[in-house]
Amino acid sequence: MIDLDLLRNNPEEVKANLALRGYDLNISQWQTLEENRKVFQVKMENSQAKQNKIAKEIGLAQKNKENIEDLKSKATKISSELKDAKNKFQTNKIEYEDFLLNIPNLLDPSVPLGKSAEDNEVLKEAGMISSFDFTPRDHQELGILADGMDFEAATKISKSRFVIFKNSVAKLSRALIQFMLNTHTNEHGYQEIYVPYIVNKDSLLGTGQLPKFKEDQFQINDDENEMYLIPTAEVPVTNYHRDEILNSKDLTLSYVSHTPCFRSEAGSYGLDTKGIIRQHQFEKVELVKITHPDKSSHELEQLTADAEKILELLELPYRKVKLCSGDIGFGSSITYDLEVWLPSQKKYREISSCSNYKDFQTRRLKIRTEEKGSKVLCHTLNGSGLAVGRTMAAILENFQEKSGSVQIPKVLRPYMDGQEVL
RNA sequence: GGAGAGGUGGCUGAGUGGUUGAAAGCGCUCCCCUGCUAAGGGAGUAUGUGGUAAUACCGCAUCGAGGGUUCGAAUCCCUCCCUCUCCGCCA
Repeated sequence: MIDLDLLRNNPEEVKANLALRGYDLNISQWQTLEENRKVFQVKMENSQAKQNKIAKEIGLAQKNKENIEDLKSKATKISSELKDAKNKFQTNKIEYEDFLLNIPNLLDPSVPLGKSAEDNEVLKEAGMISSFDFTPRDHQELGILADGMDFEAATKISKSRFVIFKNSVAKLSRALIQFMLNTHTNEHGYQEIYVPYIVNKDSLLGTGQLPKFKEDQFQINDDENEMYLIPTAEVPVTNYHRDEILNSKDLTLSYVSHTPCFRSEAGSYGLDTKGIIRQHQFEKVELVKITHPDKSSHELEQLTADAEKILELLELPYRKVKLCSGDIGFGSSITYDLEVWLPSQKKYREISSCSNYKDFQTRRLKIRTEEKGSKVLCHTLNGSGLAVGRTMAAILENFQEKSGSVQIPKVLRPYMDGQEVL
């Protein structure tokens, strides 16, 4: 959530910043909501104060054996006034909060201007794009050829956009997860963490998936609680420290977590219908950092480099782009995407999105740290390190041979019991 | 899932309708005393939020969460969550 003081004192500045990402902040609507809030809140609190006072008077009078009937009838009137004031305040508050919760994060000044993914700034291209003396197959074909993927059976037992991995492909998925976790814990200093895959509403509200992206979530059928399957490990991991004041000595906290991710992806039908690029369920190794505001810019560079390292070790060709103002996510202030080369599409495709949320999430989550006796909001960052399904697709496509077999990257072979070819 | 007991400030722990935002103790901070140490004396010590330029002052909220009863709820009623003990079931 956005800084309320800034919105109150400097709405024009906020509006200008949000306009860059195509969000039109309605200042007059905001000001009306804010004025109403103030009026209703003051009214309600004054009313409450009156009631508290007279309730005490009644208590005293009763103790002194005085007649309390007059006071009581007065109190009844105040009580109903208060009820009325509370209702008005509550009604306004729902609208007020809804307005605030749907405002995206402010952009970092370094974010390039642009309308769509085409305007993203390419910062780096790394690795050799392999040239084939045959027409390269896509990963779906390769997976099926290796008797490693079954799309039809997955659709039978579930529905479309699910997949079954078998044999060496299933093993490769497991090897990738293991390799990524080991690299981040052993080489990059992350703490491994295993978390729930089903979370409550507050958690999704905290990281920003709710209320705006409810359609993208899988909600669990639970009468008592509003529960959801996680769309990313970012949700449970970041929420781990919700409502905490962290010791500055312990910052930066760096977590790595492997989880499946569940996305309903409403509205994306027609996109990537073939293959495993866009599934309702996929594996991901996620990096999450919680840090002091002064350190978050540096930590974003670090986190991105840690994710890049995986691509380098796997020898996959990729590029690093900085998302432009029109393409960046709702809660992010600055995002680097890592995109891997997919020969079948002759395109770079997103495989990791590394973002600095700054205090956007921690304001909702109430994650703070002490600084010279006062409390400051921490900054949160996250990025995939990496999306396992897409990594696998990239491996299949980039390291395929004319026969349809696939060379397994050297760093993975120890995790594949020495297997070299798929 | 069944039965029972509980959820109060940084911690321990009192408090079953009315100056209780909350006794007492511990811890912590400051001051005094003391040659040093130990001990002792005194004062202070939750968070959020609103009115505000304000870390001044005042108000409001918060005793697991949400409703309800009442002029008034930590205290009574309902629902839910969580913890502990026993039983059942399981991985």
